[in-house]
Amino acid sequence: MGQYREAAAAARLDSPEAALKRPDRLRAVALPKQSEDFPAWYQAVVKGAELAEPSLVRGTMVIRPYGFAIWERIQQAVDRRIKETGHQNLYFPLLIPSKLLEKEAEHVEGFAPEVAVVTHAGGEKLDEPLVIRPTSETIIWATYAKWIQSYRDLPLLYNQWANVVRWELRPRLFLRTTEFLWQEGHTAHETSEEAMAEARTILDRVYRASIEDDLALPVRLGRKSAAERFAGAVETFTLEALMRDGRALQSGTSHYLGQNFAKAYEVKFLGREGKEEYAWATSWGVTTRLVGALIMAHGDDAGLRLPPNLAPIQVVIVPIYRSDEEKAAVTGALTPVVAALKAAGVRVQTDDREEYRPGYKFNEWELKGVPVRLEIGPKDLAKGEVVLYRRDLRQKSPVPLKGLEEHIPGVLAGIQAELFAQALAFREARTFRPSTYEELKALIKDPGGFVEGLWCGRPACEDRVKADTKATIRVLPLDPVPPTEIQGTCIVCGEPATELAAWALAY
RNA sequence: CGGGAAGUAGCGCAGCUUGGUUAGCGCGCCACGUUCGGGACGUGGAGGCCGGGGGUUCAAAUCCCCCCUUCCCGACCA
Repeated sequence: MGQYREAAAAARLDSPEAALKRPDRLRAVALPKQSEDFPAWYQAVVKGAELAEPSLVRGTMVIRPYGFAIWERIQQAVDRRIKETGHQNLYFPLLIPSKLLEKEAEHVEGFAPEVAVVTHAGGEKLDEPLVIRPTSETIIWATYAKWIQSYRDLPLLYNQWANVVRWELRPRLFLRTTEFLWQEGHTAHETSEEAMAEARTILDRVYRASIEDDLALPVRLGRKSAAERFAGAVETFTLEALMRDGRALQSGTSHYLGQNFAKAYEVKFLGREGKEEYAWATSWGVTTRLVGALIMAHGDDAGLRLPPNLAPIQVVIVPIYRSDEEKAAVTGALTPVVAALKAAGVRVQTDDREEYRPGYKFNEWELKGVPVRLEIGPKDLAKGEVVLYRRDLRQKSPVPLKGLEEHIPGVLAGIQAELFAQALAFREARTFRPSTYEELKALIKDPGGFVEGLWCGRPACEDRVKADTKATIRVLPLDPVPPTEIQGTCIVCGEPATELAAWALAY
């Protein structure tokens, strides 16, 4: 036995430098420590857990089957709630006439630098170039103009699952890729109040519910400052999550667009009073970035930790045996267990690969974040037990083989709750309320996290913080303090404050 | 676009300063054998337009010139 231990230790690459130099071995060896080099750790997890890898096209990635399975489960969680709140899916084209994009002034200005343009097609130069959608407001509102005649046509509550392209300067797997997958909802309403209520419904009942209940990620809900607002929006709502390195990540966004797009695209309807009115709008989206959020918020030094609600594989079974007799006994005992777990609705997989030894499999499934592992060998069979390993706690414990299918769902629910609790505790520990500007600057630098302070609402103060610390206002929280009840002075300039702001370094 | 670095086997790298046998190492891959309860080992094997073009030289991965590509640091961003 000793020879294997020694060989394994020799092959192991414990320092992040060594691991970085040998990403070829990361899958089978060690990850950089999270605390020492977070970006390297992140990249190694994405690649090593076989979620995704850079593609042949700059800034884009290939999402591998395991990563895509996670995205599919996120899709299902979000899509279910989109439907539950009364929306329907449809689909608009990828290519948008460039003239259409130019109609909403702020919108073009915001997106122009990052759109990809198709200038040639069918072997000829196009008279009018087509842009690849960076988002679909323009083509959708140009179309809505044809669909909306009367208040009886409203509301329009539509959503599409699609890909978009934004020519970002600094791409990063899942977090910021040139092409990404997302869901974009676009609704049209009769009144301002209704549109605002829609934006808030999406924020809370669709996004907060999906991200907190399924991704197990606590999020701060709130508004964006004018500087951070979506190009063309009147108000942008956000959900900000905190990653393990203390940086904030915008995990979803819901915009109240007022009548900006309706006016730009002439979306008018005859109202109840017989007068012509412009429609009120919202748009909202979540993206494949959520997969990145999952990795960065829940991951540990052994790799990914997936919340059971989203784990493509919730339970992996590693059978252990040497001889053919042992193999027969273990497999025989396993068959009814697997069947019972499946019947109980558990996503279970048996790792019966002959070419890998158990230790290798343990590490691989831990890297991939499978919440529960069951080890079954001759010793366990003799006792009528299995060894249950919880990925969230990294703990093993024996569990009776009998009644496993009743025990496991409770364990999975426990892991789901534990991951949320850990992330919430981390966020609480990394949320600060300094009383001076000097303190604010210091806290952003070390240890980092959400640093809250009262703000006068002026861009000048926001810019100053950014210049001094690189931190931006991530969110103007909707709770606990409504803006009207703010008493005090701006932490930056000392003038009377109008807002509570949460600053953080962001991805 | 401004500042830095790198292109050699599927991946990660050495070789280049000081030109010279058949271009090397680790991992991975293939075959066989021994192994198998925390990342096993042995033996054998396959795999290279040394980023592209041009030059210098008897001779270029190595020296010179041009080009291309990628990565990192700043501005943009779900």
